[in-house]
Amino acid sequence: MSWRDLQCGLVRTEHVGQRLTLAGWVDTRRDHGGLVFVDLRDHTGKVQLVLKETEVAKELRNEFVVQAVGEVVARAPEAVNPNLPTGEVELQVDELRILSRSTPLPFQIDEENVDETVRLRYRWLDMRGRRMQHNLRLAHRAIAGIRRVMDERDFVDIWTPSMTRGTPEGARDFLVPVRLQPGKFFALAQSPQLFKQLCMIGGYDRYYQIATCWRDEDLRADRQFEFRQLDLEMAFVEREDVLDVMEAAVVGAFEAVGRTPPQRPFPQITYAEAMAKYGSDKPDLRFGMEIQDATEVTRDSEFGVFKNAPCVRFVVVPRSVSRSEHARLEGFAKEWGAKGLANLAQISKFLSERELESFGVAEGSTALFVADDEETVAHVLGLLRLELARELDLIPDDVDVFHWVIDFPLFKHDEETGEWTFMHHPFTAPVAGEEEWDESNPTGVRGQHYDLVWNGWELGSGSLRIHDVDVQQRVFRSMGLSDEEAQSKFGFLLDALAMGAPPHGGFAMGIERFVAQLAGEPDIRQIVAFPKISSGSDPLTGAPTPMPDAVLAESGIKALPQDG
RNA sequence: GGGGGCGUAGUUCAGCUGGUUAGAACGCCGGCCUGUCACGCCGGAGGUCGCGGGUUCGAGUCCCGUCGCUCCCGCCA
Repeated sequence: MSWRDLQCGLVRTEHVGQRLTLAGWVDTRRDHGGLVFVDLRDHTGKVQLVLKETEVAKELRNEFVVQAVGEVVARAPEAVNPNLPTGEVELQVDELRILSRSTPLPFQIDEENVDETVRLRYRWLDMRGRRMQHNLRLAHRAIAGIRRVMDERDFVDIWTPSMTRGTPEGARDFLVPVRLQPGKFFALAQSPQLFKQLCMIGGYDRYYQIATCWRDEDLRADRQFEFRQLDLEMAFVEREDVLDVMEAAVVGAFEAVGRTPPQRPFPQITYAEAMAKYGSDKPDLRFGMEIQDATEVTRDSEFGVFKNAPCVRFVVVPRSVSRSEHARLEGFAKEWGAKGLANLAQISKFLSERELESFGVAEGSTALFVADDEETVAHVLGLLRLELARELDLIPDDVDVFHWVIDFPLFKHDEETGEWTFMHHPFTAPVAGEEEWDESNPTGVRGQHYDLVWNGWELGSGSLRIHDVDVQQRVFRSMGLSDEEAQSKFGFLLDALAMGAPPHGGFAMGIERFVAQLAGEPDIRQIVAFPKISSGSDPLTGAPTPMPDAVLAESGIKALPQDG
């Protein structure tokens, strides 16, 4: 005996005359005294129940779970509800059972603009609504589409450990004490990076996983403590092979959710071009407003701010900018690290004809300049470009621009420590022909790294990896790791690389970011069933919580007293 | 670590230059109603105005502090 014969939203005129059992939640109740209408809801939709006035019908309240037995009847023409797919029929109920009751709700199902912390505190109610139903089911279909592509291409889903070795480099680890090894800690995997490389060396030439990853960093619209990535790795491949698979996965996901996929191949731009024109390594290419360089011309400027700056660039706003607007924008620029923001209209008296001509700023437009070191200029103008585009509504919301960013530098200089470190991770292979470099100053060495960007969201990164143990050791040395340190932290990788490592490369794409974009959601919490809020806690369970000293002691740890 | 925004019934919000008993809608409770579908009508309950302090004859409103939420910068190999 089943609880129901059919889901609520699927009842149609073809069922007229049938005696059916339906079950679901009471969405709304319209009590007319002798006659009671109930909209019965499940995730497929709503159907109207017609009840005679009975004890049990009078008892019904919103979100009660009920089972109704009755005959499906056609509605009179004037009683048809054209707004419902089930609007031509209704269930004439003769047996009604309350399966479960509900207290009054903190908010109504499908109520809009409810504070998100309240939604998350009562996530099970939020999940009943259309928005979360759509998003979680969309995520499922997208992932199913991706898995299908992986399967068709002979990728093998291999499980890698969540509990692994901590790395002081990179993001902060979540630590896991372990009773059997007091005083020692596992770390939750920030990514399966090394394990998937070991899979390559282990002879599985196509690995993938929808892998959960953990990083103890501040939460953002596009960042949670834990998230999933489409993690894949391939042996005996070139960059284009990896990009091809990733594009196929993206297209597969689009098709699986019934959307027109983006055109392949996705365009590629270099890191250098992205930074110069858009001031970002994940530029939003849905609009122009490219950053323009003035450094060559302003080197001999009479204007001291320009003359003395190693880099001068500007963006052109396609309209005039008032003094107060400019002051506000300059405030942003200073927050982002600029010393100031120059409006061409206000400084033109200090500039030569040659300078003014070379900028080529049209009448009625406004050029905004930043002069500083190249990194600061790019950073500030990149953020300013985005801010202006949002304010001026220059970003079309009906286009999808996917693109690759390629040719990243292999190393970057850490301003705080004064040391060189890797740009992405220390396993990225240098560009062919650039394997030789000064280990004390690896400026300009490019890595075979690539990022995938969708409408200004970084979806993920990949690279061809180092498969030569000597190159790997030189990279470690270049980032200031002694051979002894490298051996102690990554000895297992060096051992493996020394025992027959095929050339390999791969990629990792954030699933929640991808699906959030797919769903048109502004943040990934709308894609996650039970997310944390930005303070790093879970309003539903109240986690994290303190633990009794005895429990901590068993794990071999002791909590420090907290302020307040 | 830094900056911005927000905090008033269960929910979403209003509350003017400080001035009687802090309002509305939805929700909730009770009553009436046999064709509604955001049902309707009548009645009702429900508020430490986030918290603490200050200014004032008087604070939801002004000031200081604090907490919470949120967005951003740093951070996120």
